[in-house]
Amino acid sequence: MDTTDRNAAPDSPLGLRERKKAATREAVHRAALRLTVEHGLDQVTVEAIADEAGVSRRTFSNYFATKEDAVLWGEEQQAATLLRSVAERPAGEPPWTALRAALRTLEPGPVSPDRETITRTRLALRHPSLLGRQLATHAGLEQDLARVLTGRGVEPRRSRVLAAAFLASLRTTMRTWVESEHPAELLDLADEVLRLMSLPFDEAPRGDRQA
Amino acid sequence: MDTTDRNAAPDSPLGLRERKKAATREAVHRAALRLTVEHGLDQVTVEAIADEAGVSRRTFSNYFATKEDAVLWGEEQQAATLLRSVAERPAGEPPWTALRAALRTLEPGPVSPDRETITRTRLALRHPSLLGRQLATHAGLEQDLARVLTGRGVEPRRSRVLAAAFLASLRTTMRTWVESEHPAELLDLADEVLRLMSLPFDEAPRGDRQA
DNA sequence: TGCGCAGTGTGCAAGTTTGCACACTGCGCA
DNA sequence: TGCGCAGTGTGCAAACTTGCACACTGCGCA
Repeated sequence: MDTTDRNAAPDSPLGLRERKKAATREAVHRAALRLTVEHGLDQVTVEAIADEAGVSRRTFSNYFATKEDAVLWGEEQQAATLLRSVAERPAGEPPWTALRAALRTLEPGPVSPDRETITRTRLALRHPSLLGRQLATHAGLEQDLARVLTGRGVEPRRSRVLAAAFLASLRTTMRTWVESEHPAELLDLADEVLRLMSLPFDEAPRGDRQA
Repeated sequence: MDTTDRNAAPDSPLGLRERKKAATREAVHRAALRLTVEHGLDQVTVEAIADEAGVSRRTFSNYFATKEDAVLWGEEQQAATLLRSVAERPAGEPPWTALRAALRTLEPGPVSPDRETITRTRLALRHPSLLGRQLATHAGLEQDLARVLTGRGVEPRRSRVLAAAFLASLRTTMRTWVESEHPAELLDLADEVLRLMSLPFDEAPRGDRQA
């Protein structure tokens, strides 16, 4: 049906069926994001999103329960990807290093972490209903991250602290990014914030608290 | 799924389902044409066409019985469109005028009559199996055209002559076009050929034989 | 000649999308 | 207050696609 190429990379181990499902979900998500940015969440109907995505209203419901779900799907997607990436870091790697490294792997995901993440964040700041969900997702991710770190041998309480610090850094990064309209790479900015977070709080920024 | 827009024109009275079917058929046809041009008909497998079009091998078979069918579908499509256009010309219009006018309506069809028609024609000239089918389609069209003209009140034998002359003109046009690699508009060239066809054969090109 | 193999056509079950019907909600308005 | 109406969620049947199995053909090669 698609008139343009969606083949390109023959590297996918997934079957045609699964690739098309992913593409549909992705298309609906992008349509939701696009229309919400343009008209505001309340002015956008499920039907409009479905039309924009090229699917029926019924199919929209097959993928997402609500508009908010569709808009924020990338959020959960990124969370899941990040979680997986951390879990897949080499076993011996110190936790903070693993977290920073995992962040780098977000790039090639189905959702580009630059334009789209900032769009979602701005939408969340504008729409309370989105913000709540976004924070909830973040909170869930924090729990999961801590669990993963514990699974890697980190002491439980320390895992929670690290996960909290890491996500707090990301929120700080996003806040800075959104406010400054900075053209810098999001991931570079995040790296800098993470570095600052890892320094001793009461000393001049020279030592390294990590590991 | 498709990641690019295939909505654009909301003018379609067709439902989503039919539009997607048409898009799939179109995509398979284009894929077949593209690959055949690139590698030659014999080097192209049904599976490769299906992949290129983004559908399964089974789905290819749901739309076309053979590779040749897929490549030449535009041919039959154009024939059907032309036939419909002639039938829809105003009742009082003289037959030759109606034929010329109908030809003009081919443009907005799903198959652009320029780049794609010439491609098909060249392929047909290169592949005997395609040529046979193309000629068969043409022959069928000639019958149908004559029938339509008769339906418009033209005397049967005259209908057949007119249809034959018209299609002969089109073949001549295509031959000229293909050989000259002419940058002129295909339809303009066709018009000129049709004008020549309508002139008295044994006189200087001044009088007008039509109607 | 016979074997293996790529390509093809087709039946069938399972998965996906569509279209439609119906119920329900929230909101403006008489 | 009650009515109408747009938007939404969901069940269901029909339509479409996929994946797989199986049979068949044509071709190269031992």
